[in-house]
Amino acid sequence: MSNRVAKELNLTEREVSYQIRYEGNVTPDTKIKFMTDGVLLKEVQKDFLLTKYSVVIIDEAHERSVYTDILIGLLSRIVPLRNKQGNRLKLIIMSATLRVEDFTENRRLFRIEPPVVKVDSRQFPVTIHFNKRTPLEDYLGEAFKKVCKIHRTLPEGGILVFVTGQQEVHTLCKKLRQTFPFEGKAEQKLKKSRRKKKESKTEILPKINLDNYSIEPVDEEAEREADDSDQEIEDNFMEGDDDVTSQLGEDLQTGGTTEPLYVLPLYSLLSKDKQSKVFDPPPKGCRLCVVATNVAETSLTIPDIKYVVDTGKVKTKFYDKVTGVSTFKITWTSKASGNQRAGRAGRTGPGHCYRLYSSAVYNDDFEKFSLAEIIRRPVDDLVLQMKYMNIDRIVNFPFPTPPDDEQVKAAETLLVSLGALTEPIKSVRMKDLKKTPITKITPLGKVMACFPVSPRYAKMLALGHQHDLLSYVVAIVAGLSVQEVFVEMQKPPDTDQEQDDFRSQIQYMSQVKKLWAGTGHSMLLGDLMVLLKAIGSAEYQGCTIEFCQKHGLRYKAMKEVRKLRAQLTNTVNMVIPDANICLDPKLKPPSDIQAKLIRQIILAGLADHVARRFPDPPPDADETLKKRKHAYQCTELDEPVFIHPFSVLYKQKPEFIVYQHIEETSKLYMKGISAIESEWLPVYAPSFCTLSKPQEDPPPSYDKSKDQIRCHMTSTFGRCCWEVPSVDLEYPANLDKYRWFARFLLEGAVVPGMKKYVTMLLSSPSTMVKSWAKLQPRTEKLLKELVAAGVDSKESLLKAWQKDPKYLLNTFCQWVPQSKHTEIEMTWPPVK
DNA sequence: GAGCACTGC
Repeated sequence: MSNRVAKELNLTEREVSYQIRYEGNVTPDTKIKFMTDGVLLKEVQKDFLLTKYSVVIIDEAHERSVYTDILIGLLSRIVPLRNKQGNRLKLIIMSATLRVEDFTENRRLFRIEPPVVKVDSRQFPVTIHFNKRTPLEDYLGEAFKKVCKIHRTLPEGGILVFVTGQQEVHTLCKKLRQTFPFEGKAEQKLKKSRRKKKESKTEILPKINLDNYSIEPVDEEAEREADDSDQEIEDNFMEGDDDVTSQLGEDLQTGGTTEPLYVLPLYSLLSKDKQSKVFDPPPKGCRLCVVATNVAETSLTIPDIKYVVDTGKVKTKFYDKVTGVSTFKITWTSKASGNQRAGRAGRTGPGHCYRLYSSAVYNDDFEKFSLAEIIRRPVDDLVLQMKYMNIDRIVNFPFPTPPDDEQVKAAETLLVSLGALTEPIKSVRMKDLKKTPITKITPLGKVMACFPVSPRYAKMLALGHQHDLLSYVVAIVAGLSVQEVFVEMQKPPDTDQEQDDFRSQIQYMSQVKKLWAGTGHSMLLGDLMVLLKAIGSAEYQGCTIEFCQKHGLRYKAMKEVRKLRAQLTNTVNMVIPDANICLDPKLKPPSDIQAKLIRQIILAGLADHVARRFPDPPPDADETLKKRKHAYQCTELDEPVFIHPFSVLYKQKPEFIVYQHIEETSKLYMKGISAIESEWLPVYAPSFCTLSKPQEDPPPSYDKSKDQIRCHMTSTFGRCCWEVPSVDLEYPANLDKYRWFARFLLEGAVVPGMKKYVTMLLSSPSTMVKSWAKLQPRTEKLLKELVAAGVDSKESLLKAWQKDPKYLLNTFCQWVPQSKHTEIEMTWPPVK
């Protein structure tokens, strides 16, 4: 875009520039900057009034992406602020006309209705054809029939078919290729045509089989005929013929054309080179037919499409607002998206769109628009970003479409548990009691907000600088943030050879994965270790296509991981002063100890994603117990969940694990598994633990290296109150902690200068922690003074002495005989 | 022993 505009304005790239996440060419001379919504959002965080700009244009606002929505909310406040300053900012929101009311009629957003400028689209007319009836189930079969019919009866022009997923894309491609074989016949024809060319040497080539096409546009009669033939086929199908394909194939081969069809798959996860085939002209004498998912609706535009076949279906990811469990469901699209799909037929000339559903279904069952993204996904990252901008009351923000309270609440709860937000402060004022309590960003939260990843991963990065682990954590987080690093789905095999190849590839992959996982702590890091090794070894080999293919890695994904690793490495170095890491293409695998520490960091980020294995049910168990075989219990869910079979820990089944997410397919499956130890829970997931009282045996102690009072405590974890064994922890902050500190101080464990008086103390230091200690004034006095100055560690004690060198002097004198008082006064404070 | 649409920091 920036290139093209620069050219048309006769300017250079220095003046018309662009900026996206990973790259840009902005210079000090830049006057017009093209950027993504996320980039502008980051700029608002740095300079709220966007003082660098005089005009902001938001394009594609109707797509309602989360960052665009938030930007519009922010800009609705920034524009008046700039006006007040006398430094005007113009805002132009560009949106497909249909949806403009979302912005213009929202009085919370724009107090005064903004003027609307309508611009007609430059589109060729597209004739819409609805099906008379809507197929109940087999929309794929219906799509197949429609493509056959178009190809058989209508003039030349590319066909674009919308289906919902890669499997469907491949299935339909295969069926179409079988029916209109391209190889063989097509090649013969091409040879023939070449021969003809040589023979006649005419300048005008006869178009292949032009006679087979009806040149007239389809009239209603033809349509009715076509529908009738549909009826016939469907009736036959209803009678119990399972294989509609073969029948259709016969029908078509005997009746109509066998003109080859050049069929291409298209979906986002497809490799770049396979995707870009759709942009090349099809071989001579062939009609192009692209079978695509939603990528072809907005992201990619295929040239020369004259016919669109729309199943009307989409596959969408859904989240459970409470549990966070995700599922994929196939539903009707929206009217807006249906029209967008139809529009794809009218880019180079008049076109036709065949909708495989009735107009009644379209009118009654289709929503006007697809739901805005912000109400369909967890918002924890957005809430953190907004709190970072000091927007504390999320509910008051002028969202074009506000996320619902449950989503926001879940996000705040998570962020509080991660330590990114303060515990909610309940207002004491009566009138505020009904309001939701405010949570504010913490210093940790501010660090986390700087990392462009999910808050859980940001927490891992914030902890990773300890023990030289940051390079590993960066690589793992980068890997986790990129979708589908491993090729786990295959297109259905076309031949026996392919089938065998797939099988051996899958076997080889699972061996490699096992090898990558290793043993010991490395193996217990589980799927994340496999990910780390995959990234490490791919980079070591220079991230070649060959290496990726051989090891079942998606090349595009690995490239993305590389870029994200670089970005995270930069950010980490900027945000964490002592980080100082570099992007090492030859990163060595972590040591056993490091792998253990990484597991602990992973737990700290996924404290709410812990699961525990159910005990194996006995042979005579009832149904509910039987369902728990190999199953896990997790904190948020009542139903049993399972380790996904792709996990390296699938067979291992460790007792305690953390998972990245749960997806519901045939079962509730956890993915991205690492094993943890239950003793770690109180340390790395403290907000989910309820601690017991400090145990008497073993007794509390003073840890010199940590300068902490330590004690043993048992605890329970989570909603289901799992018992966690006794572990050594810092003594909880309460009055008893001061008592124990006083005791260790008197025993000479804290400052060496007090050691020599231990034998002459008038009461035993242990009286400090006895319940009857109140009876003695000297214990009471010491305790009071420690509490008053907040002294419960050596560090705080030294500070208190810095302020007041006589601190505790009188009190301590009460513990030792009079004869020593002068000496003590002379050497106070007893630091050495 | 499974089965994932799409995009932005």
